[in-house]
Amino acid sequence: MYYGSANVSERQAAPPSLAISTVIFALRPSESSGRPTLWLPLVRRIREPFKGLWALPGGPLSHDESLQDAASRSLRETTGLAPRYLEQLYAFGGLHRSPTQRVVSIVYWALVQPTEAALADVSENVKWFRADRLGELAFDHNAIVDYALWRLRNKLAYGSVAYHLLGEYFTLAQVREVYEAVLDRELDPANFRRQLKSTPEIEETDEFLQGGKHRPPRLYRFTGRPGLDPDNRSTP
Amino acid sequence: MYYGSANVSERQAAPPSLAISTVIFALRPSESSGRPTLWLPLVRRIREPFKGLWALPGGPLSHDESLQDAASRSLRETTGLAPRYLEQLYAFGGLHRSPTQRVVSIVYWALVQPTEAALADVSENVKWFRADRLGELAFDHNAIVDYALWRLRNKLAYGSVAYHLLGEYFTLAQVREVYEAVLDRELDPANFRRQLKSTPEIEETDEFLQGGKHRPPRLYRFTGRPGLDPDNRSTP
DNA sequence: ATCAGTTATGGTCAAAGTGACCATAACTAG
DNA sequence: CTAGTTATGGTCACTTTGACCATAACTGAT
Repeated sequence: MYYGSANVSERQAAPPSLAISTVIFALRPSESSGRPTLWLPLVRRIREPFKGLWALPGGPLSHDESLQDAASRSLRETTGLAPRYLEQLYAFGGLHRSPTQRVVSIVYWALVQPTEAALADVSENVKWFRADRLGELAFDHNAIVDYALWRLRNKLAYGSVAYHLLGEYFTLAQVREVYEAVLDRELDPANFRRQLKSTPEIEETDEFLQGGKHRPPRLYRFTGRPGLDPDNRSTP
Repeated sequence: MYYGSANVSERQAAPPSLAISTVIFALRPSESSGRPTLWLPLVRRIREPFKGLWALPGGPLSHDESLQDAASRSLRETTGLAPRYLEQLYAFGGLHRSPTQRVVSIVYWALVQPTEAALADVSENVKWFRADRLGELAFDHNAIVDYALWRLRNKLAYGSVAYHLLGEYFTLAQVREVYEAVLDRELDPANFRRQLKSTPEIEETDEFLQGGKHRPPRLYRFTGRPGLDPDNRSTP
C-alpha cells in the first residue's frame, strides 16, 4: 500500500473528488391504475463512465456554495425543478463507486409537489421513471435510490413529510393515497382520518373539493415545519 | 461572482477539502453523583486555525480507504479507540466552517463500551469531557456535538443503541440508567422493565450481579443488530 | 439472629391509542 | 328518484402506557 504511508501533501495531490447528487420524488398517476405512485427524474449519462445509462441528477460542488445550495443548483440546471423540501440523505464514499476515479457523493433527497413536478424539463436526456421500476442505473445509484426510499418510508411513519408531495390544499384521502403509494399497502380510511384529525399541524379549511362523482371532501392544509437537519433546525 | 461561471477545470483547481471527524460517546460515572453520564473525547488543536481549542478527533480522507475506514483509523490514531458502533452522522459543508479554507467534513458518531473507553489514550492533548459541559470548541464542533446528541436521543427512543454503551452483560437497571442519562429524565423502573421484557432482542441469562447491598439483579444480554445505514444494511 | 435499608421484580388499574368494522351523509350520473 | 361512490362519524375489543403498590432478596448494623 503506497497511500498508507503517504504524507499529507502527497494525499492532497490526489484527493477524492466531491460530487452532489439528489434523489427527487414526486407523485404522478400510475399509467395503469391511475392511482398516485412515486416517480423520480433521471438524467442520461452523455459521457463515460456509464455513458448511456440513467443516473441521478447532480454535479460537482463549486467553491462558493453550500452543500444544499449545490444540490439546489444542480437540480435546477438539470431538471428545472426547485423543490421546497430538500434534505441531506447520506454521503456515499465507497472506493469503487466510479471505475475511473475516487468520488465521494453527498446525496440529497427532495420532495416536489405535483404542480411543480409537471413543470420539470423533460427531454431526450431527462426523463421520469417509476421509483419501483427502475432499470440498471449508473454507479451505485440503484442502492442510493433504495436507501432514499427506505428513508422516505421511515419519515412518513414519523410524521410530516407526506404534505410536501401534495399541493397546499389537499383532502385527507389524498394524504392517504400518498401513504398507500409509499408504504405499498392499503389503509383504513376511517382510522387514517381519525389519526390525521388528531394532528394539530393539519388545519381544516372551509373549502371542499368539487368535481368527484360523490360527496365532496373537505380540503385541509398543512401548517407544520419540515426538517430537523442541522442545516434546517435553527430556522424558526 | 467568479465561480458561478467558472468551467469545470477551474472549479477543480480549488476544490473544497474533505475531512472526516467523529463524535464518540461513552458512559462514565459522573464525578458528583456517581451516576453514569455521557462523555466524549476531544483533541487539542496544535496549529491554526483555532490553535489551543478542543476539537473532535478526525483527519483527512486518504485515497485508499472508505469513509467509515477513515473514521475508524483517525479514531484509532488519535484516541486509541476502536468502537463497535460507528455510523455516519452528517456531512457538514457550510462555507465558513474554517476561516482559512473551505472544508467539507463528513462526521461519524460512535458508541463505545465502558471497558473499552477506559483504555482510551489520555494525554496533554487528548481528554474526555462531559457531553453536557463542553466549552467553546474549534470550528462548528459545538453544533456538531449538539446534533450528535439529538441523534443519539432519537435512536435511543427507537431501540437498539443503548446496549452499545454497555458491556456484553448488563442489568435492566443499567439500561435504564443509560436512558436516564441520555434523555435526562427519570424513568419508572417497573414500567421500563416491562418494556424491555417485551423486547425479543434482550435475552435473559442465568447469571446475577453480585456485590450490591440489595437483592442481586439478573444479567441480560443483547442479541440484536446495530445499524440500518446503507453501509451496514446488507450485513447479515 | 433480627431488623432496617435498598433495589429487584411482579402486579393492578385507569387512560389513551389502534385495528376491524358498521352506519349514515352527501354528492353525481343516469 | 335511484344506484353508485366516497366522506365521515361512531362502536367495540384489544393493546399499550403511566402511575402506583406490594413483595422478594440481598447487605450491613445491632
